[in-house]
Amino acid sequence: MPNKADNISMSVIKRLPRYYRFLGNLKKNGVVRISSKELSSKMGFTASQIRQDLNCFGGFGQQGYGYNVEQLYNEIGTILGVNNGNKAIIIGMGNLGKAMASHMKFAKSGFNIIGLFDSDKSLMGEAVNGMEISHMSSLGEFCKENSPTVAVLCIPEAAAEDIVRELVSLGVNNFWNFSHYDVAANFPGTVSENVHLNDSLMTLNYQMMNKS
Amino acid sequence: MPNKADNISMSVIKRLPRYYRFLGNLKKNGVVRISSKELSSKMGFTASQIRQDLNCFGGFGQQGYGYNVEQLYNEIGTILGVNNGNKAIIIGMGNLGKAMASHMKFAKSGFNIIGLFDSDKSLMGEAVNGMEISHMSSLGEFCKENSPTVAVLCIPEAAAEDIVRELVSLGVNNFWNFSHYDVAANFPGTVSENVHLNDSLMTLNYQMMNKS
DNA sequence: TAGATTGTTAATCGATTAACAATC
DNA sequence: TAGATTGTTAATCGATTAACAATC
Repeated sequence: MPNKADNISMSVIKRLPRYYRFLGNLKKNGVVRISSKELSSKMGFTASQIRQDLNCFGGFGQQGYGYNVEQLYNEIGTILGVNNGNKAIIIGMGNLGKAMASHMKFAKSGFNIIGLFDSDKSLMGEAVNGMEISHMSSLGEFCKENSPTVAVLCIPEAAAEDIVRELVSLGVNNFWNFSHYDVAANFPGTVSENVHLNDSLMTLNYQMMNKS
Repeated sequence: MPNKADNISMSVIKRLPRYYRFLGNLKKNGVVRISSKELSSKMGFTASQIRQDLNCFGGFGQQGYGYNVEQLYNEIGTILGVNNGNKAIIIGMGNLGKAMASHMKFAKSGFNIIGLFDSDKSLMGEAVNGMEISHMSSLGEFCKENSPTVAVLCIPEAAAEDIVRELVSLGVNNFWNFSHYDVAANFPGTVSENVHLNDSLMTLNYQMMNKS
């Protein structure tokens, strides 16, 4: 339920986590109020853009004063759903899946990891971060009992189509996708956020070759 | 040395790895030629955008025919530097660092991992993907001998400033940065590509809350 | 009140899309 | 040659920045 417009552009939404992070730091440092101008110099966005962005969601500031740091932090947190505790499972417990299970602070972003799955039987019983890895064959039963809504896909592209189809049929419609498989294009109605690490690396390489 | 313009926008550059990937698949499937229109329907970009993008770098196509898949694949590969073999080291061998060292196909994107470093002495001697983890105290000597140009930062934000300063003083000026530390802002002249996994997760959460 | 800073409208800039002449 | 499709210019669309009236 966005406050004002229903159609907030992705450009704005992608900046929200950054605002949230900076405001969290300010709050931690005991800063009580901040103006768009001060935020601007700290974050490298223009003051104008900051006011525009925030106003997509509501008038959080006060003329002549600026923004209350804690209030704004909480508002953005709510917009991003950081307290939603979405039930999530990780599919594919290779190195990447393990890194995600043990390294990522999912809770900070509003997710709760409730299950780890892999098709490799030799991984069964192994625990990562205090949670046992389950076999893919138990996925159906698990979903019926626990109703996860999100899957973190740490699987190769070739395996993705079948797995996503199964997940969707089990009511899992949201994906944090590390594979190159294009979930959104093949399963309309699902939501997915893609992380293409190799693409990011190639972009770095390009920048290295073409730095002024 | 870009062929035509010197100032290619980031929007274009970020699409290049995707072109590269699709063309690689086409090539693998034995497709010899493709028109911007066909590519358009496969990739979800407009044909117009595809022609615009490619023309930033040169006239790779042929009127009335389209593009030669293999030639275009190679051209984009060269633009992205996929054969550069940049010497890279990973700093921070926690779960994320280990996942990167073992899971990522760096070579595919033009990078060669030549060293793994951590400040935790209990990790010394441990090997990941056939390469031993070294202690941070040996970083200086290592860099003098091997001249890496890129560092993959799998370290917490708090440790980043000191480590980046050391790396820069040792001639490492390019960073694939998984921490929230803002390298570019604090070390002008360096190149960095940031991967903010938590930001990506929060964006997923937003999309889940606001799907039409 | 005077000063500061927002919320919001208008102007600018850049990126995407459409159109078409050039040409294989 | 006729048909197809590029390379490129022009038109449109969207996002960012500037300006300022509203107001705390």
